[in-house]
Amino acid sequence: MGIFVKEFLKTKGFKMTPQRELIFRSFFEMGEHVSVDELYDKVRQEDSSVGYATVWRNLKLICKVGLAEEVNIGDGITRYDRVTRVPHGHLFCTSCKTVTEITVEQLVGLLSQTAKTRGFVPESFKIEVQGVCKECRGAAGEKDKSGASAGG
Amino acid sequence: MGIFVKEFLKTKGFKMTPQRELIFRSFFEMGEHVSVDELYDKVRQEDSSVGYATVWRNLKLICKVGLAEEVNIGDGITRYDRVTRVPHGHLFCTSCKTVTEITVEQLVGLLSQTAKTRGFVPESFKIEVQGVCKECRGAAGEKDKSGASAGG
DNA sequence: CACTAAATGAAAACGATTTTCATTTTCAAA
DNA sequence: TTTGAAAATGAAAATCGTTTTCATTTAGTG
Ligand SMILES: [Mn+2]
Ligand SMILES: [Mn+2]
Ligand SMILES: [Zn+2]
Ligand SMILES: [Zn+2]
Repeated sequence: MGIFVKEFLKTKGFKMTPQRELIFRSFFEMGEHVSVDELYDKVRQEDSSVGYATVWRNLKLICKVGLAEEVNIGDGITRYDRVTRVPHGHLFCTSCKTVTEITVEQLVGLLSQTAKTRGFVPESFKIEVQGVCKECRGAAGEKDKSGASAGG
Repeated sequence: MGIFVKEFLKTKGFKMTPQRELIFRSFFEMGEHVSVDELYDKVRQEDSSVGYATVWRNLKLICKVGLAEEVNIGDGITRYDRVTRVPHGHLFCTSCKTVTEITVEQLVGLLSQTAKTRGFVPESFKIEVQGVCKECRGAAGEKDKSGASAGG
């Protein structure tokens, strides 16, 4: 992905720097839902002279060129998620804070319909479910088998 | 809604105060997607002695007791949306910042299926579409009929 | 090499949110 | 009605993720 990103950015009018290359590479190595701080830490493992602002600015750049999107899981920290070929949604476990990705192709189709009906041109979708994951349900079940306040 | 809220809160162990009543009433009079500042302004029109922290704390309380949810439209300001009987989604116009509500009952059904397949128990849903609304499309068309960079 | 625009790093600024704390108020029990 | 503990309030300050500033360095072009 090295040379590709460089050429890609050049066509968009951005310069390539060692810091930028490191930051881009680190970001895509980290997988999903990366925060600035996490990326900063990772980057500094390879080059401890890179500044926080630079990491932040390049994360914004990654979004600007369409390679990532901001994700908010409700903890006040913006995370950055690589843009996947097909859109995906998220299951947020409110207990263990785990984020699971789900496919949403059918959903997006329906949403696009709804949007178009209103003359609205969709650009991106955010489909998220808050709830309790399998593991946490099991754990909670140990001490809350009564099932009292389970219903919505 | 006056006495109802009072009794409702009492059962939850909260006390009623004039400020609280005013804040709750104002919130539900304001409709959708209310920010702290907007609610603060509205409240102060009736009682200019109410503090910002009180408005903020009560907005959180409204959420805690399940009458509202936080909504983030991407401008860095948390907004609060009354919880509707049936879940609804949003169309966010990135141009004029307008938020339009859409019904998502079918979507939620599908999402619940997906979640259950993974042993995930859904509690709430966030379904949002970013894009350009009908009005803004028309306006943009006036000065950008070339259609150059329209595609994604 | 020389030049210009872009990028960087450290620090400060920003601003929405949250907490602190002294004081006031609610509400249930006496 | 009086009383006291717990909760709520208001002003101010603290917090903290985000963003900007600015002096300096660097990339890319010719
Ligand atoms: Mn994701
Ligand atoms: Mn809404
Ligand atoms: Zn979990
Ligand atoms: Zn619009």
